[in-house]
Amino acid sequence: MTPRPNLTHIAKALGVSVATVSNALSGKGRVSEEMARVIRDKAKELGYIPSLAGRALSTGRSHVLGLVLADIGHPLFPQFAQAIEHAASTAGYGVLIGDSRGDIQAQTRAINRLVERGADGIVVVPRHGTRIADIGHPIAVIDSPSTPGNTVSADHWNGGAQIGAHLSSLDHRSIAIIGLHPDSNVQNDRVGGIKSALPEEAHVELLWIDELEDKHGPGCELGLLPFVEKGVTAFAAVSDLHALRAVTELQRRGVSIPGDVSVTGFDDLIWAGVIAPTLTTVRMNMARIAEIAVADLIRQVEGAPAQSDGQGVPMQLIIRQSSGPAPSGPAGNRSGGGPRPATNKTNGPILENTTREGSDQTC
Amino acid sequence: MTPRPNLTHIAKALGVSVATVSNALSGKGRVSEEMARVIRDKAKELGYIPSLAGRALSTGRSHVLGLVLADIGHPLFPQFAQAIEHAASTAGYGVLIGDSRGDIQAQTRAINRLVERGADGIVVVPRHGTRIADIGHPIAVIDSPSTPGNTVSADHWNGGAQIGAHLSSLDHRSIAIIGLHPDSNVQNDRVGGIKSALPEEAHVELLWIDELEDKHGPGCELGLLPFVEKGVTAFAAVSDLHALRAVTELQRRGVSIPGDVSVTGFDDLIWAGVIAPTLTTVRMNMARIAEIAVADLIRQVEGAPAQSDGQGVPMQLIIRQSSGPAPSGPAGNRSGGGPRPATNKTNGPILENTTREGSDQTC
DNA sequence: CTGAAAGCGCTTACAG
DNA sequence: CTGAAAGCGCTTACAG
Repeated sequence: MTPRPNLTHIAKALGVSVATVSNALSGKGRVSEEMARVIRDKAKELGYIPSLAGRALSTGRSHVLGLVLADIGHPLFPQFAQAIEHAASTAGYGVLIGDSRGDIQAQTRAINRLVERGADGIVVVPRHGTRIADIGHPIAVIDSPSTPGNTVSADHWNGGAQIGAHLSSLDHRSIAIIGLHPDSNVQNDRVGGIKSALPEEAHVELLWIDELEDKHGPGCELGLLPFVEKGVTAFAAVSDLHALRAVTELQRRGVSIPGDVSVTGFDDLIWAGVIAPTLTTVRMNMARIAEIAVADLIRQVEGAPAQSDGQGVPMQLIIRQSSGPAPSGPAGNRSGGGPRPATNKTNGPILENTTREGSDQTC
Repeated sequence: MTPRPNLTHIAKALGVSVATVSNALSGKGRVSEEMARVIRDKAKELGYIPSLAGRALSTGRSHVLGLVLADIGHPLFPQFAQAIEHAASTAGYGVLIGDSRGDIQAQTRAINRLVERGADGIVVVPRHGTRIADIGHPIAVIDSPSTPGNTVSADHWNGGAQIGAHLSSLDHRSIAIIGLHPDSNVQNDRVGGIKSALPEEAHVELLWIDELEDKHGPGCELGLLPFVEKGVTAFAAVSDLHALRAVTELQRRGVSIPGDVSVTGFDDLIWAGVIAPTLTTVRMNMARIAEIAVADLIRQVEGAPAQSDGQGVPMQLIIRQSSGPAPSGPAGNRSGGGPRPATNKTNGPILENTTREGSDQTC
């Protein structure tokens, strides 16, 4: 097969210099318009594709960005990767991935590896509680606005507030919030946001899964039923993953969602729209966040200082069935405010529920 | 800051030629051992990091591989990305990601973009039913052994057979298999495998979600209850995502898992171990598949022809709670083989089930 | 065993 | 407006 055409081929074919070809193709405007068009045509005709390696070597820019996540296995990774890839590729950059497999030490190593590979800048989605050291290289951190010195983030607090407001508008007055661990700024923001939008008189409980698992072992039951008995009518998880755990555990115990209690999540992960009932959640504007991160990185690559102005990109509430209709009445009106009566549950015997009538599904 | 040291710096510092430094560092052995060690020490001392751009330009190899998935948003992407990244980075390669956002046309474009970016080879996980055109560039396809000419794949049929055997050993004799669409080799292999390991007399139904959704709209209920009534005791989904849909839909309808019916999935996606009950599933050996794909790619990069010998990497069955204990008896023994009696269900009234006793959870 | 030289494909002052 | 030349950092025949 014929070798990939390069600037020299074009130059020879046209009897001009490579410098002129280069200038014409890069559109720097030091070439007459007619010459430029002839060169462009020829380039197209030959199927010219610039060699990034050559360009990189002479400019010192690889036009590649690195994407490092604490854990590539995280279910949110696809959303990040897709958004960053799109933003980068729109800006003419490629995306190299790095994985630290959840290991904090490895996070820094992963970043360095990508830098050594020639990435012009790195987008980092750090592990909770991690500070990213200055590596003397353009970097954009996606985290929480509560993290000092970071570049971009969703407004997790406000996202939480949207959940809180939604739950509150549905007259929920006794809510359990489910988080993973308390040392995550993102999670704390979400929790804080939820609380902030709940009425003063609301009763709120906080559940950290990590603490439960430390005590009872990984994968243990969350023990949500007692909360229901104590009158909790809504579970607000700070991640769809935990919401899913709550939904299945509750359903399994015979609690109907949203009949008996509501469940909400965070992040609009893939299954949020697939499970029954579909999950009410709140979604980051990944596209926007990625754009800001990539733009900031490119700005830095071009010599400008890092900015921190992309903080607090609004999140979007997605209301689905799991947060369903309002409770039968505000907590204050309930008989004694005691445990929710078991008779509230709506799931009858299996065989009596065979028709799809009354189903709130799409079909 | 001081500029990144290069070969010339080392050479000057030692009063030798760059060629010697290069040879010493690349260990090609044309340098005396003592000289080599002196050079290596100096390189380390100066913190020398080879410029990939320079190397790429002179060798024509970027030491970067591209990873293209039909849809980066797919929940399996993290597993692929992690495995490929690890295999590639172990082999000294970086991984550039490409996304075709589910669009078939874009798949080819994504591949080409990565090639233009200088990727030495591409790993493709194609969309079902897609054939990857020869792009005159090293490529490794991860698909199903049923796909002609591909490079690596898990033995989906055998994975299915493991599920079938497991279900069969649990005395299930009436099984519904849930797939997405019939035009996927991977899914058909899985379905075929499941069937193959079921006893002759077993009753098997096949459910394609795409067909259901075409009829009833996206996100519609699968309508699993009628199957339960007809005596189906196990649902085998070809993906955990569909299994999850089945689990929640069944639970919501008051069907107990695994008390009343068993549910199994495929792929061991993140939530398989998190939901209640945890999901029995079968997992690809991603690490092995990635190794084979990457090794084959590197072999091709070095001039060898593509191989297709990595087909049928064994899958691993992961037994969890959802496939639970055996049915009360083989289908043939049931009263009339009619609908399963509603009294089989085990979820009592909420408030009677407050202790954790009898819980089959880890804690 | 070691070195001088050419070359990978591009960009960028610098002359003309 | 156009071109000759140098240089980015490396590798690789080819001499010595």
